[in-house]
Amino acid sequence: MDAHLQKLNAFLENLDADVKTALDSISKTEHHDKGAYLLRQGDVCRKSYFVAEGIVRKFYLDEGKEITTEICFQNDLAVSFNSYVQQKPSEEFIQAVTKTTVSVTDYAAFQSLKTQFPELAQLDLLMTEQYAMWLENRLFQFHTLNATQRYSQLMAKEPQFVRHVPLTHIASYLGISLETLSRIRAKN
Amino acid sequence: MDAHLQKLNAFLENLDADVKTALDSISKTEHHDKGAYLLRQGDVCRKSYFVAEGIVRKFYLDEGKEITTEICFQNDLAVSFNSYVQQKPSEEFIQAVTKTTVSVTDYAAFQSLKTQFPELAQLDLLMTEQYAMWLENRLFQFHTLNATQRYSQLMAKEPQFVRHVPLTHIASYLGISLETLSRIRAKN
DNA sequence: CGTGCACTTGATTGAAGTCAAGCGCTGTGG
DNA sequence: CCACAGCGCTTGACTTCAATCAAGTGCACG
Repeated sequence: MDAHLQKLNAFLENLDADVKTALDSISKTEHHDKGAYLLRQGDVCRKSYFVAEGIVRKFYLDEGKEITTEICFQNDLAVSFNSYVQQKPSEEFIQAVTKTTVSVTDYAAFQSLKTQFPELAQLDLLMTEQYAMWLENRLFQFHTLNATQRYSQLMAKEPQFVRHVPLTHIASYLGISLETLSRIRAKN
Repeated sequence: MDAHLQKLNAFLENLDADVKTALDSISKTEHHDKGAYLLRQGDVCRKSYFVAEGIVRKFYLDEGKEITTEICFQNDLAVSFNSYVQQKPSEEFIQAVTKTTVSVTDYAAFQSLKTQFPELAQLDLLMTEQYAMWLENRLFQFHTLNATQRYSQLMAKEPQFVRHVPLTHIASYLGISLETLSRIRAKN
């Protein structure tokens, strides 16, 4: 997992200057207030959001309840994956958890840039692989760990989550109720 | 989901003849008996297994118990994803559930072929995207459905699972105990 | 100062797990 | 050719983890 992320970062750093400037030319910086929506359910995700500063989360609604699927920090990429890939309406919302600065890249522009620069196609694959491995790992955790263990793992691996994100979001991200999470936290 | 799969299939069919023959040249057909292992935990997954006939499953061990992560039928691709992508030892086993015929493609050969044929790089991305969307969907189901609902969905969408795969594997694939699955089935 | 949000605590319920026993095939060796 | 061993599945009794419902606390901010 980490090895692949390092590979990805190394790949990013070693991109030719002209590729980087091309990427810059199709990206722009945006600022969003806490609570602002970068994407709403039903919209097509035509942009990718690279978090430069702040925290962003993805969630969907299940019987009126918000289920947080991912929490993105600095240097994470936030997209509604299946909406972005298929350019069809999103199930998910993307929302700023705090005041945030994101670097926004247009889907269509990126696709066409990929045909010019094969290394961007490689980058796309690397990022998608990374996301798939992250999903596999998350599924593994749901399959094998109980509520307490999932929380402990999160604390161990992503302590910044608990420090900066409301427990409501953490709970739904872990697939447990807010009350249970509160009780788990009380026992330590 | 389906739209993307169609795109993938169309893409496959429209591959140039020379690309197809190149692919063939790095693939070979294998036959495996029921119960045979195509990949064991600890081995590096250096091949992808395209199921031509029969059924194959992926599973890992959690405290000595087998957890089935995926069940592959005809035209599905079976790989231990993170082992294949990172070429590091696999957590998962890949096992023939029935007598099977698989088309086996070498990882390294495929990688080098991608540099010759950009459409294979595209194909790789499309397949990875497909897998990531499948994982997202599975995670979604674990997040929002109870045991009964998960089983019903599987029955609705993948009836061949229940017809051809032992319930033990179905149960662990759905993340429920064999006994609970049996009781769910009794109530219909 | 009070309204609302973030979180806690308590009581109760319910879904699904575990442990245990048993049934009915199938297939194989004596 | 029959017997019994083992696999795949079911059924029952009991337990447990976590959800839900319901109050209540404390703090932030307009």
